[in-house]
Amino acid sequence: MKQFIKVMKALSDPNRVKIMKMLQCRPLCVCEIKEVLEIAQSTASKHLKILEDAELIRGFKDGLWVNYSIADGSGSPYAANMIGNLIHWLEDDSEIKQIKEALPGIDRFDIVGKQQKTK
Amino acid sequence: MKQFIKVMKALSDPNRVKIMKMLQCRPLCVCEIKEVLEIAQSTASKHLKILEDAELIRGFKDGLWVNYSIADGSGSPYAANMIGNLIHWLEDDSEIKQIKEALPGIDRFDIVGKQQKTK
DNA sequence: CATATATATTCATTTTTATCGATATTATAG
DNA sequence: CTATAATATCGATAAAAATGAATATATATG
Repeated sequence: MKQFIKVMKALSDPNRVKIMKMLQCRPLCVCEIKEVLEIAQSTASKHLKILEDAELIRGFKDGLWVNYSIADGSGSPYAANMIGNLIHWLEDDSEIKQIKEALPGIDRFDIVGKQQKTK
Repeated sequence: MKQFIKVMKALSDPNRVKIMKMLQCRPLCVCEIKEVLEIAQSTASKHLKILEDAELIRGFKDGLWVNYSIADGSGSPYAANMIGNLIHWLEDDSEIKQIKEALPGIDRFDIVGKQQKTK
């Protein structure tokens, strides 16, 4: 039950669903996600943790960056099912379309430095 | 997006998932559900409303009673999918098994009167 | 080793959610 | 019409979740 609830809770937040849909396109680091969703870095990091705990995504370290990508589904049958559904679900959603259009213009190397400068 | 989030949120609460699994067995009224889950009547009623708003269940009035049952799925593709999955999901869960064992012993006519007398 | 940077964690605040008791609503029965 | 009973709604409260700022951690580079 707990495992199932975790997956449902993880997908109960619009920003987390958006992250799932973004990661369908390509792996992304925290700063890219925070940039697209226009949320604080700590908030993005926490959302990613919740998705990872639910076995919906996985994070791989690459130096300073952590590349997050959709999980392979082996960790949870519920997660696996939802991952499969989310490939075709919400494709026509306006918010999702908007994000998917913004994504190609997002590059971690353009964001570099912005985080501290914002202050 | 909203419709999808509604379904996910509805299934993010253990008691609501239990209600879904109970209704797989047979239609139930509010008082039967409250009895099995050991929650207040108002709480049960609210859970049912949330599930109904997500198109996961439907309530049919029958005199004083309202018989709730699993929705046919025509109202929401997300709900339809989850309804289908929940038929086989969580069948081995201990809490669900316990509830399904208790269910045959639950009869609305045995509960009658109890509600006011509890005071 | 010191500095810079990407991410994670902590802390505080606000919002949302779950819950219950009390009341309102609706329908039945007398 | 009145009393009763099942469900829904309202109000209050406590717990959980979302958010951002500040800080800590970890890794790269000079």
